Amino acid sequence: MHDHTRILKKVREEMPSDAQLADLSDLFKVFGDTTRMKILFALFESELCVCAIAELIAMEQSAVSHQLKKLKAARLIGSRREGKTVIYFLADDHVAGLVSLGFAHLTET
Amino acid sequence: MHDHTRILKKVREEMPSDAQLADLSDLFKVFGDTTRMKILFALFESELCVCAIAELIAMEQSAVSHQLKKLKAARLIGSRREGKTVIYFLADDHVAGLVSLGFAHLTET
DNA sequence: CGAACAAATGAACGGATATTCATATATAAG
DNA sequence: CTTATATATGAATATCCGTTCATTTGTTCG
Repeated sequence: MHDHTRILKKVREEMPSDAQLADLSDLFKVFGDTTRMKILFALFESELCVCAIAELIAMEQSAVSHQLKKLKAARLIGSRREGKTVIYFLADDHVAGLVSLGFAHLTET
Repeated sequence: MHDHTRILKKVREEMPSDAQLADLSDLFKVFGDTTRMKILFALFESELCVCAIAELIAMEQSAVSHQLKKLKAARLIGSRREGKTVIYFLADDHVAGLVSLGFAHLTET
């Protein structure tokens, strides 16, 4: 193996910490699932209760709740209770920004 | 379960196809791994050969090659051969854009 | 309080995936 | 052609993760 110490010195200096890298990949991991992506696109249009999401994506309420929990843990969505139902909604504009950037990458030569 | 047909009508109209949703989540899945994230950050600084990357992130050459293949399949990186070595580099600006947007989301209240 | 509905939770199962090991391919040099 | 170095690849393994099922919690209404 030839020598790379000079090149790698600069690279190492700019490398984020392991914790930051883990946080970042954990965030993207949340986007890396079709069910969660469907939920996000649904919430782009309107805030929705759990059972409406379940009906929309034709999936069990339990599965939806599990995924909503992950989306919320990543602070991509928020929720409020209204009587018996819980309404979920997008947390901020980063979500739409990331998704549309992802789309832009796909629709390229 | 109460009725959601009115709300869901509009949501359904704007929902991307299953294929698009799968492509999009597959793209984000590639970002959702610490090893690949490390490789991307390394390539932000400089194009690098496989063995330099392996040394940098202290991981076997084989593991690095496997991950490089996935990054390339997602068109996030490109490569060229130079003699015995193969040099990898970032494909375009979407990568940096997505990563910095991800970072922006993390560094918020 | 008890029944009915909505949502959350935990355990378990099955499928996906990252790493390792062994090996194959590619290139350069002697 | 043989050896050495760099990279790629396939199979096997171990871990992670999404869904399901069963149950629990929270809320409203009678």
